[in-house]
Amino acid sequence: MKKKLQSLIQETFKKLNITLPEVVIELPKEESFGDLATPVAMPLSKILKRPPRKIAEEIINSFEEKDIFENIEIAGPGFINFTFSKSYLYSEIKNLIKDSTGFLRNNIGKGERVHIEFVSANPTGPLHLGHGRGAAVGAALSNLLEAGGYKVEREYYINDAGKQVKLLGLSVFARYKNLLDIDYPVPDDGYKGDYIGDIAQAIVRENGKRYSDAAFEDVADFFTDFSYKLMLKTVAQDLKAFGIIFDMWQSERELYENNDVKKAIDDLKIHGYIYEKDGAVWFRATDFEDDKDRVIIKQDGEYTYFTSDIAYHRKKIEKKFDELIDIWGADHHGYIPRIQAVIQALGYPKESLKVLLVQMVTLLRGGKPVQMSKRAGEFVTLKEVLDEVGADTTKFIFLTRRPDSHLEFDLEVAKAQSAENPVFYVQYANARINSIFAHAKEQGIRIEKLEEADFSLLSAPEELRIIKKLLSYPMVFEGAVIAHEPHRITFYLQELAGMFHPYYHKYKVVTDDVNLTAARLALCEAIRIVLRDGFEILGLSAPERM
RNA sequence: GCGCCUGUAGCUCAGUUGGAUAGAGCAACUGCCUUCUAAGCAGUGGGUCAGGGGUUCGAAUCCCUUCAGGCGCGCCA
Repeated sequence: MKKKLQSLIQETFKKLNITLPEVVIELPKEESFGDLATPVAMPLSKILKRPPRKIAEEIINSFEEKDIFENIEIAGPGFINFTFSKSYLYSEIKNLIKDSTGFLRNNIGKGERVHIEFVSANPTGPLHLGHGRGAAVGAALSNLLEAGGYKVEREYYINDAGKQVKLLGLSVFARYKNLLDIDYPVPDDGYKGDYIGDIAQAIVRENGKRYSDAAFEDVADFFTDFSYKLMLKTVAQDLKAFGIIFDMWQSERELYENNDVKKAIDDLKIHGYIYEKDGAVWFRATDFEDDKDRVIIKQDGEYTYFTSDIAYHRKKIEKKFDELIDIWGADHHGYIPRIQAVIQALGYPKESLKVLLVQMVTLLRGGKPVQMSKRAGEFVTLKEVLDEVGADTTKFIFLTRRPDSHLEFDLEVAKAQSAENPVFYVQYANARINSIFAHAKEQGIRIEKLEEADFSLLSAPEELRIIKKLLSYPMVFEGAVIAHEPHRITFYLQELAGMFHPYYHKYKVVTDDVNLTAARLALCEAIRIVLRDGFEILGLSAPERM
């Protein structure tokens, strides 16, 4: 619909000898402004030094294919509003049903490869709701880009090296001793949640008292590895319960074992960005836009988290993806200049990596903040929220907001709303359509080859509104892909459901009139196709009945 | 102190990258189930787009500034 209009306008420009880099086409916010509109005459008025309405008139006058429009008019300061003819709308909706993927999906990515890293929580504790937000956004963005013709790789970066996992091992070790009634101090800065006890118990189950007399130094590797691996398993399970899948799990340890870290440091050294000071090795981040230089090898000879991250991003960038996206919690935003300095130090433009920040989630229960203390191990996990609220609702709440908006997640509201929750409203539209089809089938009505129905029977204003809404999906989709904003799909689905429900209430689809029934079933089929496409992108289930 | 994010209806949030008279859901109130599912429908009220300047044909959107909230500013990850 948009493409057609765009090319028509461009043809006209050619005839009038006008050049404009891009023809902007938009969906007017009010129906009286037509189906599509363009403001092109307004910027042109500056160039051509003529009033915009005059220019708009010239454009319209030299239009070739006027028969697909019912009306073209100039409005406001110089908008050109287009209203399509019904016959054009009918032929388009027919195409939608005949070849849904061809019609809905716009190949914007053209096979370009995109790498998206998200969640990447340390395997030192269960996922919380903030991770859940990153997961929902990352997965939906991945699906969206994939649907938009990109080749997407979803990756989880596992911080299985370094101090934190070791501290996890020590925390579990202390709890293990305690379980065997042996006095052992729990480290002050150690991990304290119930899950530490669970891991310790698993060790008791499998190994009994084998390590009861051991010193931590001697069994550190065993406790550390056992603990983080079990934790990682839990993380993966929780993500699975949330419906999130990854193509790759990149281990930090592997970067050390495969010498990627060493290679990365050497690389930076060659480029002259490494120096020694105070017994430590530094990366000269201030050569770029960071405000401090950063330590990569500490006085004690240990690497920092940043060091392996340099190696990780170097590895990613050398795989020559067309686009690299990291999704981080907003509390890590101070880390961006540092990592972009690395990208540039390695000789790539800093735009090679896009960091999408996902803002904090405040967890409430009945308007009151839920006290969370990671130190004391008191926090609500993603799993608990999923059990209480449900995966679809949780996802929907995340996906009806821009990632950079601070989010208040009230457990009571999310649950109490469950009867009138927006996600059910949208899913219910799909379930209703299914039951219409079931009913039609029972009545012995043919529900195949709906594209052969007589679409011109869909002449009620509500039907035309729905058809136009359906035909605008590719535009919304395209906008969402380009902007990397899955939430646009969420809002669109709510609007579409918001048209279907009143229609359902006012009109009967299955009637004695065979031809009308076929036409309306076809319309329902088109709605169902679009709803399901949206569900798939957002990662929501599409229940047959509710 | 410096940096990043946010501020839109009572509440939670959209606002198509600068377009036309600023929208939706929830909450509140009034009606609607003998019908293809009432997780639904019809109707009513609700705004200094945080404040102030600026940029232009045109600003919730861009720039400056003030205020408020959140988050960062480690040889932690």
